[in-house]
This record gives sequence, structure tokens and C-alpha cells, in this order.
Amino acid sequence: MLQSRTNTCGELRLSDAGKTVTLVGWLENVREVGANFAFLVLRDFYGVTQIVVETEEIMQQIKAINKESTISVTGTVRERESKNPKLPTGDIEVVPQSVQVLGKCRHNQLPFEINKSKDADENVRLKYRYLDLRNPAVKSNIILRCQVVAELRRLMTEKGFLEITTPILTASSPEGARDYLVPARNHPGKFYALPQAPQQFKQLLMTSGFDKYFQIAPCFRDEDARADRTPGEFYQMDMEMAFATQADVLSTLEDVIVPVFKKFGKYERVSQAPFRHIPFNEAMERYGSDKPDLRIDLEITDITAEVQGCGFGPFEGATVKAVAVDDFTQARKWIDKLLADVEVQTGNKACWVKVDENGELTGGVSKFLAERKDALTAKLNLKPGSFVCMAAGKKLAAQKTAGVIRTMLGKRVPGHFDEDQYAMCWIVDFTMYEMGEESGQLEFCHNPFSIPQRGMQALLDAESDAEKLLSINADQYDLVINGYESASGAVRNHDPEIMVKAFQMVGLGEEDVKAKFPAMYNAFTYGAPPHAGAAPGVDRLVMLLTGEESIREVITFPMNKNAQDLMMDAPTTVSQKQLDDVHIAINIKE
RNA sequence: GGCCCGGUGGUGCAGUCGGUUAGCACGCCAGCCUGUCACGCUGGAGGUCGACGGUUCGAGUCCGUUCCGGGUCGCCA
Repeated sequence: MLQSRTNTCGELRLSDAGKTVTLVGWLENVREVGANFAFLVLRDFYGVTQIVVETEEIMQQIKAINKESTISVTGTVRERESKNPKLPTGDIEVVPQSVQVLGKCRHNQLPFEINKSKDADENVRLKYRYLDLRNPAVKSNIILRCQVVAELRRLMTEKGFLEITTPILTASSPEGARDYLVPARNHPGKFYALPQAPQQFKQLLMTSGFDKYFQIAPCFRDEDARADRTPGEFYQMDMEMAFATQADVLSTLEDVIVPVFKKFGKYERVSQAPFRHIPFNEAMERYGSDKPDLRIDLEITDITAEVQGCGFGPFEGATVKAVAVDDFTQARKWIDKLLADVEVQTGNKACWVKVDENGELTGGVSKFLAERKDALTAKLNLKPGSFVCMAAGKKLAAQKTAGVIRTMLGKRVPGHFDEDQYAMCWIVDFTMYEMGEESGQLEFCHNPFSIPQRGMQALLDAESDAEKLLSINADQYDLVINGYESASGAVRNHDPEIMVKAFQMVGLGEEDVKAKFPAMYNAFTYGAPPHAGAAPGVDRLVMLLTGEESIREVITFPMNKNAQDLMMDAPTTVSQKQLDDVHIAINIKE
């Protein structure tokens, strides 16, 4: 029988000395320091407490128990002879009268040592995630996540937002990612889709007259993983406001994000609201990314004009971008590593040149650029000791590669990376359309839910003029924190005629609008409020708050890169009966 | 799907130019130890070096193929 615990393992202090207590928890460690004399470390959710063994009877009992078994200890609290200031309970120890095993650990060799689990192979960690989570350093991220979610809920509710849950079994939504499909037993050949986001539901809620909506919502997308992107499923704090402008949404989110980062963040310094606004095109030009890390003080310069005709093949007819740093002292080996890393991360090559003590260009591609020295010196403000790293290609590729160069130089060359802070900005004025790289056709740049700036008039003015269409912006915005896209949103298109017109620009029409958003299209014909919203990614916010570099560290039961749950063994095969029920035949092609 | 990096006792890693019995730390087992707290000391067990094939007198090491993992591009808000 389990005897009720009187205290947790994180609780007892010197003032409790003399009390008789019962503690329960995991046997973390045994330190035998003499014959029939040992110290046990008992760990529960709240902390650790030292148990001191002084009798042969208890010693024999402890020797038979594997570490990580759960035990109950009843005994007397005593002041320690030698205290440990590093532990909250370091002033006391418990002298047991009795020890009871509650749940035996049958394994004397664990897959990894609990308190070093973060160093273990990730697949093993994920397979034994329940052991991994015993490590306080792993568990603390999950606890923080719970606290952050609770705080988000509190702040949003305080602002008058209602948390409304929306269906998980629903229809496919045109977000752009691959859907997870669920066969419908009662409708042979038909499928539900798991929502990529509650996008259409929240817009319908606006149409229904709910003024402010939010939801900590699971989202499902069948796309490949990255270090900052979990495969399969993730959580967003989805929100939407009726009769709201971009400014309304941004200030609402600032009111929520800033206090959360101040309260839970790893760094003290947090950007003050209102955050800086950077138009998308400017971000690409200056930072080579639509998610710039503003903790880095370097910027990109366009040197296309300065290097044209210099004789270096890759520069001919290409856009050329450069990032320059002063007082550069790194060796050739360092530069080669930089170039190799840039190529790995972007798939594009970079090149370089240095300025020697006489102001002459040297190294790298200097022989091609010698004649352009004066122009480059002026443009890039070069000095003796400067280092220039360059990327060439089509405009977008050159920008993105230079963006990676900017980040790497900023983090590797001392003095350009002011790390311990949260640097927030809004990337705004995303373009509505882009030219598809493969198709050569005009396509929606992000998603088709946004309304063009200046609405219908913008579309009419630009009709059948690809150049003008490409310059149409939407009131679409991303929140970027330390180089991570942390939220994304837009002023939505609530006007059925403008929706149809926007679709016509990419060669689609009314039928396509109706097919893609049947409910929304109809609903909007019954009087819709202008509305706007956004969706911060909960996993990424927690990742930033904890400082973790892998998103799996902030997810309780994460899947691996290949979207497998190694602990539960998912996905897995199912019985023929289950397949028959849902009218599915397996047809695997070579 | 492409590219880069990795795979060596339970865990983390080292292993030089291809050459003796594959080392180290932690963990595990046994013994010792009365104030440890990353306890310490002595001893011990534990390995098909991811797999297959090749080169060689000889392969953890070189070559080829393949599997697995991480990162990245594609993809994805």
C-alpha cells in the first residue's frame, strides 16, 4: 500500500528538522562512502532530497534496488553535518526508518544516463522519451512550454479574445502544403483532411460575428523536417480580429509577445514595441532574407554595376551581392571553411577578396577585380584589412546566398553579433504574386487569403501587365525574432469579387475560388466584416525562449526527422480488416 | 530526390602513414571506504568497429555499393 507523501523532494528546509516525513520518488543515485554508510539521492518532479543510510538493514535493502526504481522513504529530517549550498534542500537530509519499493526498475543498465540524456543519440532518446523526460534539464523545457501557453491564454483572454476550438477532421485547405488524409468509412473513396491551419474556420467565425478569436491550435502538414520545423504537426497560437487593420493586429501581438519574452525569456533584453517595420523587398536587399537576424550588424551591398565586365565568369550577366567586414584577421583555412559552409547551406558558391595594408585587393578573385578597386572601395567603404565575401547569380539566389554569408560572417567574426537579446521586427508589404521558377507563370506568393493593398483598384490597374502585378503588395506580415519566422498573418480578403479577380490574375476563376474555399466564398456573400489576424508558432516561441537549437527539445513527444514516432512505433501497418472498413487497398509502387 | 557530415562495448568519444592484444571517460558487476553531493580507491565483465563486396601478406583505417541518423537545398508560413 502506498503511504501518502507528506512532502515533495524539493520542499524540506532546515526549519523542518526533527519532523517525521514520507517522501516518494525515483532513486537517482547511491553514493556508498563506507561500510553500511551511504547517501541516496531521491528525485521527484519538484527536486531532490538526500537520504542518509546508516544501518546495515537499510543498506542491504538499498543494494538490491536498481537506480531509477520508484521508492517511498519514511524517516526523520535532520540537519546535515556538511551542507550543500547548491541544493535548495542542501541543509537537511532524511534518516529513513523504512524504505519501500513502489515500482522496480528491472534494468540495471539504462539506455543512457538520465542526467546526461541530452548527449545521447537522438533516436535512442526518442525511443525512450519517458526516460529522457526524467532528466530535469529536458523536463524544464516542457514545463516552460506549459507556462508560456498558460500565459498566452491569460493575456489573450484578458484582451477579450475567445478561445474557440475548430474541427480536426475537416476538408483539405489550400495552404500549399501536402495534407494528411483520413479515409471516411461511411463515404467510400472520400477523405477528410487534417487542417494545415484553422484558417477557413477562423475567417468563418469572423463572418459569424465573433469579434476576437484565438486558439492554441494543432496544425498538420505533411512536409519534410528542419532543425526549426517539426514534421507532421505543430502548434500555433492562431488569432483573428474583425473590423481590424494590420496595425490593430500588430499592436495586439506586441502586447502579448513582449511580456511573454520578458517573463520567460533566456535573455533580459527584448525589443520595445512598436517593433521595427521592414518591407519585404528591403529585407531581401539589405539582409538577403525575409527573416533577418537583427542581432547581426552587417548588411548586404549590391555591387552588380561595379563588377560587370571584370572577366570573372560567374559575375557576367549576374546580380552580385557583397558583405564586407573590417579588421579581418582570419587565416585562409578559415575562409575556405566559410565558403564551404555557405555552399552546403545554399547550394551556391561564394567568392572573396581581401584588402591588404596598402589598400590593394588581394587573394580570392582579386585578379579579376583589381581594376575595379576604386569603385568597390567607395561602394563598400573598404579599408586596409577589410574582407569582402560575394555571391552571384539570379537576383533572388544572390540575395539569399549573401544573406547566409551575412549571418555566418556576423556570427564568426568577432564584434558583429550582439547575441544575448531578443531582436524583433515585422517584415511587411509582401508581394501578392511572384513568377513561378518552374512554371514561368504568375503564382500567389504566399497564400491566397490576403487582400491586395488598395483592393480591387490595384488589380484593375495592373491587369494584364505582369510587371505591375508583381509589384502589388498585400497587407501581409511576419514577426521575425532573432532570425526565426515566429508569426505570420495578413489582412484577409473578405470580398468575393476581389477574391475572384485575384484568382483571375493567376489564370483561375470563380469556379476555382468556389472549389478552394466553398464555405468562405458563400459566407462572404452574406455580409462579411473586414478582418485580419496572425498565427505565432508556439513551438518556435518556446524554442526562442529556452534558447534551444532543435525544435524537438521543446516538444514533449517529438517525431524524428522522417516523421516517425520511434516510441509508439508510428506510422505502422494496420490489419486487413481495418483497411477493408475504410475501403483502402495498399498499392506500393517500386 | 540532390549535396554535406556522421555511424567504434550500454552511453559519449579517441584511434596517426594500412601493421602487436582496438584505447579513454561515464555507466554496469565485485571488493574496500563513516560526511558524500559529478564521492573516492582497487579489480572485473562488456566490441562481428552500421552492412555487404573489393584492394592487400595484413583493413576500424583505402576503394565501391548499400542501410541508418543529423544538417541543408528542393518542399514548407
